[in-house]
Amino acid sequence: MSAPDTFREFLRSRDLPVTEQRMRVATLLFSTHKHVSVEEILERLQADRVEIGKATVYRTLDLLVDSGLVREHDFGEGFKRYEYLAGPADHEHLICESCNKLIEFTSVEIEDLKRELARAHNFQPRFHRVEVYGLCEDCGVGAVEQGSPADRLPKAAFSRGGGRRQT
Amino acid sequence: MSAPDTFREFLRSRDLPVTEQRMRVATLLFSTHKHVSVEEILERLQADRVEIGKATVYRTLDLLVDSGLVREHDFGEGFKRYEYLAGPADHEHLICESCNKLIEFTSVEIEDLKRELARAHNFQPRFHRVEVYGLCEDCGVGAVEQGSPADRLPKAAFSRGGGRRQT
DNA sequence: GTGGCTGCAAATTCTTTGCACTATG
DNA sequence: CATAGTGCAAAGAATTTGCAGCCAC
Repeated sequence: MSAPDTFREFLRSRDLPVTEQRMRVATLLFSTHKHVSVEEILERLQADRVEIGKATVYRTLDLLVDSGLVREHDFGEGFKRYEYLAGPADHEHLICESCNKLIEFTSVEIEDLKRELARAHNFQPRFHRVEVYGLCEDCGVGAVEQGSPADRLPKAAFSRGGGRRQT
Repeated sequence: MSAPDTFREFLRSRDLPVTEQRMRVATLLFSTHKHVSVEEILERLQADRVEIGKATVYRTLDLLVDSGLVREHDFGEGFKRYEYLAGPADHEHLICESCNKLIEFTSVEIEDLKRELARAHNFQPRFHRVEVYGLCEDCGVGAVEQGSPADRLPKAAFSRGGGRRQT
């Protein structure tokens, strides 16, 4: 079943109306695997001449997260980002604390772990979030040897988290 | 080395003064493995007659997170919680979407995974966060058979995230 | 037709910032 | 003693809420 259909079915299962705005936010997310912010969703939809308000975007995102089709993330920017999850065994994130680059990876271990948890704690997993923070290959200590050191950050053992709130 | 000492060393490595307030916030966190909010930190310190302002708590928490001794969490309450991390291979969280219970677990798989990532992506992990959302044994579908069903939530296939903001 | 949704703007809440004063090294 | 930290209160920002009109069912 396609993602929009799954969302429609979710809404029906809750006796909630399938509205134009809800489907617009949903299909926008389903059409990309990027991590989009509320502001970006609003801009893109309004660029497409869709009449929609910020409150509706927030309200729809709550529903999408509840449906399990979308995952919420806080990458420390001061606002949340949302991303479409194609399946339960989707990707995870590596976040570089120096340049804020995002690397995605998949891991079978995580699914094994969830099975194991279900058994050991009698827990029914619905979705998860795995985030690893550290230094990417361009910013790590090994990087200096193969590039010009000057264009990089100090890469101290304790590097400042970078990019926290744009003010 | 004790946690307070590690924090002192961290401050010195950055040429930052070791102040009374900073050490108070730090030792409060080090003395418990609970997930505390800024408000709670403030209340507990002020109950102990410590003169400290909210801004200083926020500023100190940033330092503690940077030092790697403390981890920040967003459990969807509308504010952040902070927790002391005794070692790099610390615990992870299961979060029940129905009753908001928090279950902690440890996993060797996670450490294996981090090693594997370091190799595959040339990434230097510093800390991580693993959160699994779902239904705990008291709220899951199997629970009905062994307890009085009336005191529990509807446990629909799609349960509402519960406890999002207290307003 | 009706109950729930929508958009707008105001309200709320967490977090950050500016500044005069104080304390650390 | 100089530099950086602190507390307070005000500012800043993301998210939520109230309500009149509108739309899915």
